[in-house]
Amino acid sequence: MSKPTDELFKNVISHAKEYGFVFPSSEIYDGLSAVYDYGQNGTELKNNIKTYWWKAMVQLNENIVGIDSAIFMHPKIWKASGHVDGFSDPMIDNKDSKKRYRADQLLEDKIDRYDKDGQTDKAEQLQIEMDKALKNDDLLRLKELIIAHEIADPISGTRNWTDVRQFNLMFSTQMGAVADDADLVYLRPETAQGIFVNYLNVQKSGRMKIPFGIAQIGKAFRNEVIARQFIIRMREFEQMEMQFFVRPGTQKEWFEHWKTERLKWHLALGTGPEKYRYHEHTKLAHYAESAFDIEYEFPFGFKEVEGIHSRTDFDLSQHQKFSGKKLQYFDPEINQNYVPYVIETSIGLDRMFLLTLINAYQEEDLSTDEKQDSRVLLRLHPCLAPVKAAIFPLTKKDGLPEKARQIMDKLKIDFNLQYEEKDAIGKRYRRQDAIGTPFCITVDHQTLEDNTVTIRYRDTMQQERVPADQLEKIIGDLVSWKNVLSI
RNA sequence: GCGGAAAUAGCUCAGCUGGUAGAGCAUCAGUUUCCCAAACUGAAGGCCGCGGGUUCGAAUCCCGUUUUCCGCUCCA
Repeated sequence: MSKPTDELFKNVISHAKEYGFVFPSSEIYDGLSAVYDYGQNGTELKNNIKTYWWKAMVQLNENIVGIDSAIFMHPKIWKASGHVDGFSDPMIDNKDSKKRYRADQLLEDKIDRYDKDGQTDKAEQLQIEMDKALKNDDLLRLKELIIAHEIADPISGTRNWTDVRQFNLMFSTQMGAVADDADLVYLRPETAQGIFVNYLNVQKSGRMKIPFGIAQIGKAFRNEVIARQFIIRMREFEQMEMQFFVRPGTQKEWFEHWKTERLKWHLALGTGPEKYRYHEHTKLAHYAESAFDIEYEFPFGFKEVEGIHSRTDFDLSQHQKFSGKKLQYFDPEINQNYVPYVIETSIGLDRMFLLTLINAYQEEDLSTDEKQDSRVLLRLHPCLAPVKAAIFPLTKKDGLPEKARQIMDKLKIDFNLQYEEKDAIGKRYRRQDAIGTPFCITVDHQTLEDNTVTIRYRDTMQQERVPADQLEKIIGDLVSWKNVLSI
């Protein structure tokens, strides 16, 4: 625990790779920037986190249902949502000050200055030229204009500019055989819009009454300018989102409701509350009325894990406008039609995964006076552990493996288990510690006599002898979702 | 995208001023012990990130490139 934090983070990344949690994508081809793959244990852990969220949101709330919308969506959706216009700015960097500017804003500033200096001709002409270049997406021309009009960086005062580049956060591709502008589709940069455009479908087919929510887990894609810090910011990532539709005027109380509910969900896993905090946005996004982040203290500082946003009726209204379809709700209680307001909870699955891994990772010193000893373990909540239990025959002979297999075969229908007979028993325990297996079951000679086994607990390293018949119940209780969902 | 650093076995790293790759742990096969790792025997594993250059000869020097990390920047 006293280790320097960046060393801890490094160790977690190494551990994640060594034990099959996370691999760099396309590694044998040198990797692909900011893209990662989940390995055999990582996938199990990630699936368990998804299950925990899905149960907490969809299964336990009668007024929340889940959907799975397509990654490809009608291009107009991103116009309506504001993603297309908000993210196609021509940017230029000054090489000396290392500052980045919007090329069109630099030119606008220059036009203003021309105007002030009474050079209205020049101002007008530049305005026309700029508009033309912007309209044609002529980035080269924009740079020419900046050079020709001798625009200098206000900070460094130099005119040492890079080329003008278009920064569009959305990945695009062509749909259909003909590469035509009309066939341009985007990979969704957020899953939320898939919920908004299905709002009416779900409301009608599910006979949902406001307030109600729609949940979704799915991939989203953002062409980040720079993506770093392992899986904190990836170009392809997974979100777990819920949009909660409420009557206008009640959004404040629902916002508070979900703010507390969501933090409870995090804390139920046993993470220390001091590791979490709320962070209020002061600079709000175009759609938001108010926004809070739930932040977790990573080794490199507090980072957003989940956002709770009050999105007003912005999205539904926009889609109503762009699609021409009414997206309203008739509220029989007040006898009124309205576009619902929306409270969004949006959690980054990959960040949640990393949080879980970092929080669980522990290097423990077990040294005694006689012997130096230590172990690395993942103190994962049993509900989330990739492998629920491991089964070991104490030795490879005397029929112990056969007996262990028998027990294993019965249990593996309900639980993800591992069987191991290689190496000394202590070594096998330690191997399971490293992937966070909460329980190890050992079959020994006594098992053959009275059908009891020992169960060894990861966190305490204590053992207990129990009848083999009861294993299903014992493990079942320990890994039950009740342990986190009924808090 | 800019600046800095790095890249050698699955992991952590060594490899001096250029002379055809090494350790510990991990892995695999076997032996021994049997309830908490590092015991014994053996094995496997590396285009020294990739490409080019200098040289009789490059992991080592130079250039480019990719990836990662740290700052700045970006994150609707």
